[in-house]
Amino acid sequence: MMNQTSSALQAFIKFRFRGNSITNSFLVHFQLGLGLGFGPHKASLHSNVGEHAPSMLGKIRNLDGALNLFDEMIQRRPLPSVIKFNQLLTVVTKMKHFTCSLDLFNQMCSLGIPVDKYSMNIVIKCCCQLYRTNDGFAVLGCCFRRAIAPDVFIFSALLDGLVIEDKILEAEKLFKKLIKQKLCEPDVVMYNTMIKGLCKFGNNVTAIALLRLMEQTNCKPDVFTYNTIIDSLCKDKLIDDAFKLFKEMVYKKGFLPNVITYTSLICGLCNLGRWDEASKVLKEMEDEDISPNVQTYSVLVDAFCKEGKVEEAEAVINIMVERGNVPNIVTYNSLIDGYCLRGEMSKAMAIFDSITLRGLVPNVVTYSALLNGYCKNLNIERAMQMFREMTQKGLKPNEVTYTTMLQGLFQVGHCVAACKLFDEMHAQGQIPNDFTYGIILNGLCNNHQVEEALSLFQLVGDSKLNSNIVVYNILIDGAGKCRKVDIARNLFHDLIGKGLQPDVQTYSVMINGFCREGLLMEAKQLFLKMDESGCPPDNVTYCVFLQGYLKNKHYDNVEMLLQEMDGRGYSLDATTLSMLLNQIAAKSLDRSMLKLIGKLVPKELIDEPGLSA
DNA sequence: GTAGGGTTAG
Repeated sequence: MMNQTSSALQAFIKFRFRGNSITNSFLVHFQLGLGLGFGPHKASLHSNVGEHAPSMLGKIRNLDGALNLFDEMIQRRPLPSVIKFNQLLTVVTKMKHFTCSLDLFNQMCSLGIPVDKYSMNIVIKCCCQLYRTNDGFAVLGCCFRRAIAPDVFIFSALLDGLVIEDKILEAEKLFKKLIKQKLCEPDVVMYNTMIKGLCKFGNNVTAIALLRLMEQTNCKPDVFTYNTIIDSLCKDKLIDDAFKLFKEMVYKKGFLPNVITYTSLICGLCNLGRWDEASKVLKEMEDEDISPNVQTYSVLVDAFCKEGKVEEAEAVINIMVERGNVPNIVTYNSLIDGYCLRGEMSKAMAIFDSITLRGLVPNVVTYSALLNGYCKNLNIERAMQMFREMTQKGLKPNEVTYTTMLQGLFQVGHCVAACKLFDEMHAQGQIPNDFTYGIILNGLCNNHQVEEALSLFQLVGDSKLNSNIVVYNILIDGAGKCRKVDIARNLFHDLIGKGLQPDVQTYSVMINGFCREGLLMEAKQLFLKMDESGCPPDNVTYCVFLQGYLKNKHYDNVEMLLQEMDGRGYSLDATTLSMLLNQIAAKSLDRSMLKLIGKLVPKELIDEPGLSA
């Protein structure tokens, strides 16, 4: 499996980025593209702003400039028209200074400038972008009071606000209400906003249904509509559905896919390890004269890094730079993560140091990757140092940062520090999710603090966090390891009483617990129950059970279990295999079993010198 | 003459 991925990967990089000839043709292509106007558009866009905006507006370079202009405008008599003010608000909003825009708007109101629906739209948009959609609706109320009829722009901004705040049900309600009560005629942007919301919640089916609905109205879907759904399908690993929609968009509807369409598809394919196809799509987009952008390249960089192919990732970065793209913090974060995952911390730190020299600012993701690297290397002091450094720089650790740090602290047995950090996480208003909760329970169990884990479990009580089978798997395993099989047994009954379904891991840890105490009959009963319950034992279950028999010197059932494993196409793990061989050497098991055992040795183990003897 | 939407990272 690993080799297959690697060779596809190699083919991929060779095909795209090896040898000068290919690279050169790439370059020629790019330079041609520049000449034909396919190059960076940003510079030309900027000068356009100047052409169309009033002279003073065009000179605004930063927030201060905008504020100075505002001050100057409010001195003039007569006051400039609301249009001029709206234009200024737009500039400030585009710079993402939403709070500032709101402030300016308030000043406009107190100066008696007759704000209109354009101003209102900007204000509502600012509220929504600040996660203050409720305030946005309050402004809508002001619209009605001022006899400003809200239009599709205003309602779309509000709908988007609800989507941003994950209030998908409210978004759907608003959308339906607008249509039913004919408050406004939804246009393509509004449909696309609703579709984006549905996709965000993994509701691809409804999103596609809405796309079909659009086809029956005057408001036809556009490339945005298709891109949104294609991206969502890619994210949900429904890549074949994504391609179906892609083909429909191109061949049936005649839309030209753009760099975003292709980036989504390439990302989806990379995430599934389908490198050859990703390579094909990359070639196809270039054949269509669509140049990959920073994001496209970053997808490739990230994919290579996740496969441990950091050198290839660096090669991609070199190519993108040659082709005039500037790698950003996201690109470098992937690279840092790649080195960290390989434990090459000095290289990761070298990249980290180069980031500042390039005028980029490390963010929470950068730091999280590094402290994850240090934690994995069990260098908890350095990890803690990075953690402090990031908070000193005013970066707020997020859920991932805390979880990484917690895992690291538990791994080196610093339970007290871990608990302290957990309290801090709480104090910072970060709510632990399933994953963090699991890390903590597991950390406590692995550090002989099962009682602590159990009291946390009691404390959490009937919350949703405790309705996860993983929680029980951790605790049953933890209790078993501490020789508290009664507690493990109770937990097992508990989860069934709660209506939770034990999974193969639950059974395995419970069987392991029984075997550890020599309760082979109970272990066997549970083992037999697995098939009946539609949860057949896997490789691990068999190995655990076999080890239980061997440790308890019960040799009668070993051969039968081995035969069953053979029948199911399973194989032995290294530990179980060596235990079996030891027992044969000690003549506790008959040599005749060697043939059967030989069939159960996985291929990977045959090449290992230590075991082939 | 002014206002709105889509892609990437742990």
